[in-house]
Amino acid sequence: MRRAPRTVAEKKRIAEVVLVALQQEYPDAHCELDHRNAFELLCATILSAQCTDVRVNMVTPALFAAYPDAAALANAKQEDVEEIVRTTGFFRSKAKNLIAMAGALMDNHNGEVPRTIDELVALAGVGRKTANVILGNAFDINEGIVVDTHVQRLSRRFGLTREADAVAIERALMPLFPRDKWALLSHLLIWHGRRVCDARKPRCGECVVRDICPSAE
DNA sequence: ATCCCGAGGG
DNA sequence: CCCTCTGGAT
Repeated sequence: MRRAPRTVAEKKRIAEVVLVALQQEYPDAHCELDHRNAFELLCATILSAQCTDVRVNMVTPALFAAYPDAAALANAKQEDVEEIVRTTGFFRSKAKNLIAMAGALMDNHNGEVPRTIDELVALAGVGRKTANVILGNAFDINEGIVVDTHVQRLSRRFGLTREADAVAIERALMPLFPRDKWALLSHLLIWHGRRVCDARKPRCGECVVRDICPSAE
């Protein structure tokens, strides 16, 4: 096992190698939540909490067919939404949040999805992680870095941070990567986390950055 | 810190 | 069985 990076320069070196290698490995890395617009991405991302994107994609076609926009979703019956999103887990909270979120879009944003962190985070079921997903993927605004379970795990394994808190990890990552790569970075780490750097049993033998990884075996 | 909650893998 | 999956609200 290699020693963990200590200085900022060492961390930047690892960050650069990771970015280059993973871009090479996953040239098609992108958001895997199916959506056609910001509203759909917002709904899908709310549903993605503690749930695989594959499963979210199984329920969103029915959700978007029944409720194509904020106006429709705002007037939905919670029971009906619960039935559609049930298999994503936390279905009562998610259904309630989706309807409340749509109501807020109608009341405060003319039915549109807002484009600032503060306005997004004020919506039901939307935290900083979800807000960053919307800004980065629907609006191409690199205001922050999406720190989900994969980004958190890989950042720590690479030795880029020892923090456990998502916001602290986001602050640690920002100076290590070019701002215009922030959205891409999250997708690369998520793709690599799903395919190789698994939470339980990472497949270091198949990892393209094992040479610079302090956690490689 | 705890709750919300379902599904799939090992 | 236990852990994990693009978390958020209390």
